[in-house]
Amino acid sequence: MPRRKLGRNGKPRRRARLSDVASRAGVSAVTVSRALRKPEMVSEDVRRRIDAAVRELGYVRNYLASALASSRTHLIGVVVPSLTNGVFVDYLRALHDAFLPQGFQVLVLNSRYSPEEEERAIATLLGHHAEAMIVAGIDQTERSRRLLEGSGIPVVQTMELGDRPIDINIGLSQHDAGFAATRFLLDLGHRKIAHIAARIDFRARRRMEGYLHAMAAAGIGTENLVAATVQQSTVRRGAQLFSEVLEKVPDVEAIFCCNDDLALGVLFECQRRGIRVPGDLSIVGFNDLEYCASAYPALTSVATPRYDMAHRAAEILLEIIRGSGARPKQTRIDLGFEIVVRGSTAPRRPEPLARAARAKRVAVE
Amino acid sequence: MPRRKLGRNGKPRRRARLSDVASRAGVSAVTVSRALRKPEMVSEDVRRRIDAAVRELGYVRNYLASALASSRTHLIGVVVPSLTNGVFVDYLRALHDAFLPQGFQVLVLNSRYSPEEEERAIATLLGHHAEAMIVAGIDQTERSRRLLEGSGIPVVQTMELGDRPIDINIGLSQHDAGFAATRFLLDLGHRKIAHIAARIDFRARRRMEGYLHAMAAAGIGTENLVAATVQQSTVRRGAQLFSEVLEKVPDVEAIFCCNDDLALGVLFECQRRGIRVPGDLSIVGFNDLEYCASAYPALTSVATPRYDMAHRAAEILLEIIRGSGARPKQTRIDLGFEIVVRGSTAPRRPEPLARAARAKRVAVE
DNA sequence: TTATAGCATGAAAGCGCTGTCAATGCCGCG
DNA sequence: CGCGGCATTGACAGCGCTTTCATGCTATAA
Repeated sequence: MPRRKLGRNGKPRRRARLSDVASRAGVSAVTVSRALRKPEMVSEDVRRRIDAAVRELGYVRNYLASALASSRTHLIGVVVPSLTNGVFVDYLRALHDAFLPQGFQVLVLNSRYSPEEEERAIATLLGHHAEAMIVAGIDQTERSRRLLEGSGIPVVQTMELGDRPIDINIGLSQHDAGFAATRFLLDLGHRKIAHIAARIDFRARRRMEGYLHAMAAAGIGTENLVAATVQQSTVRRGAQLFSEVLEKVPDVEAIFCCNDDLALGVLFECQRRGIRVPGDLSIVGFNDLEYCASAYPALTSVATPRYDMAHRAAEILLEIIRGSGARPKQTRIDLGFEIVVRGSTAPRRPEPLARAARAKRVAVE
Repeated sequence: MPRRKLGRNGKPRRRARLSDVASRAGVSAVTVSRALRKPEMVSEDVRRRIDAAVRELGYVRNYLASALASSRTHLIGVVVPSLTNGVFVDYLRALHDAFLPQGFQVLVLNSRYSPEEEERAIATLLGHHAEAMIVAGIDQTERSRRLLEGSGIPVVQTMELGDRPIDINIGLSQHDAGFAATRFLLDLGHRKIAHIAARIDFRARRRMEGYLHAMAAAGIGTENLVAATVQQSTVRRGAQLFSEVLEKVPDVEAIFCCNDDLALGVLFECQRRGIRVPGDLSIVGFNDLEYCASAYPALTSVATPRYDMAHRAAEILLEIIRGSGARPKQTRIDLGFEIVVRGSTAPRRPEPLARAARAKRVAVE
């Protein structure tokens, strides 16, 4: 027996339901239901009366009951590892752009980069009977995989490409992107190329592997050139990690940052220490967030197709949900990446000037 | 009749339900339901059998049916105007921190600064029978207000304080914050203080009013000192708006930015043009996002208690939902703000040096 | 042994909606 | 005048779960 809810004023109150609207409008409940879902199926007159009753009673449809009865929830389940990360802003925007106009709600849960939380989030979304799922990355736990596979709904894994997709997989090779960024700096003539990373999740790790492979392929050791932390990635952390590298390798020539926040931190730290960018140090970020183009100097970054990725996922899912349920012909889509070259990178200078400057230590405020 | 769902392999499939688990475990459905919700109410032996059956069948509880039957959804409805905005990152984190451990799910919908979308979002969340609502700001549409008031659930309006709260209101005076930021610059001796704003929502508008009042109170005209746009707020936009101001008022001494992104854009534009900060221009941002402290020079900003605000809201709501439903004694809470002074602001210099530098125009690539 | 809790379990009803199918009324046409 | 067909509306069952109340069982006391 549902407990009687009490209103703000303490009087027992009850939400209006379909039958309340029905009796007020002088029709049956089914007709109200129809009027709300397919207005063209009821007569002009009845529709007007129902609309009025709905307004007067402040009726709000009970999606729970509706979903239970129709086994259609119009819910799309989305799990992202972070809301902080600028990357997911475009990603979520794309999903909203694609799903909302089609009458679907996008339900976003945050796993905070924890596979266990992701598992819980997936279970929750399936429990709410999402009609499709979009998860970030390819590193779900075994139970997560089982749940998704057993759910019978279409699933898209994004951000990264894997060998063993659960269902549909749209992304790019994080390893190759890290490799290419490093290769780009190598091609500029740099040798002492550092890498910094924070909150090392699976994708960051693979970018780092790309860096390591590129360096190894070029025959360059990376000792002392890598600084990483599991802590959250912030602008401040970028400055800190870069400082760590400088401590050990004062003559570092270039740096590939795991993401743009870190790159921005490095840029600020350079300004603080009087290290010229790109004169003394070339900086490459990752993701190409909005501010990269506006920084001074503008930051070179690896652009990832995060809007397209999500939009493509949405299109495919809509096709499956609304179409006959036919599987798409292609279930593994590589969207690639692009290095956007800007002012923060330049060819290695034969005779580095003012290298001494970087020894100068300026207090951070 | 629910359509038969087809599995990936094309075979008809059906999700396991309570009764499936029950028959597999050799008990009744009620017992399974109890075992899942209050394990201590069933015997050790039965619990084990049920757990096994759940695992074998990959059973996931149907929250829809569960919520419908119990009229408890454990859902907290949250509407924010933006996910892009760094402000809401801390805000949402606070909500998750508070609600998740208590067994509640936080359902976040984005209104994209549109009152109409907010209205839709509120209706959606109420339709899903959220047990409490948290909305940003005090400028809901009339229908939104009616829906919330008629819902019978506790509602918190955050971010800003109003005269006519729907229910509970936790925030700060945006007007006063804008006033104080401007007053701060005035006290440093500046007169030509500009203000830039983007995506002018209600709160940004009131910050601007605070600025205008402070300037008027100081007897300073603001003609040509304000640049604003309804477009989205970005770092680039900050640079653009600042450039507009410079065009008309080359000898501007200080600038109060509607948010930190714009402030960062101004800082970069200054670097680009060779305008010294704070030597030639003092900059004040708003919100005190993480990067403010790490920029060079570090940005002075108005810190808003966004984590506390949300956390406080969550505490109060949990009290109401789980406690007897008693209303809190205080329903209007002012959390204030704080000006965090850093390197981007300095007293006005008697004889401005190198003022000419700002005329120098450097292409933004 | 019988009465009396007290615990573990089950049966039945119903949460608010929608799918299905039947019923009704109205029109035009033969 | 009667019939088929269309448009509109309603009755009924049931989605999968929880709540309530009833029941059987064991342990303890009389």
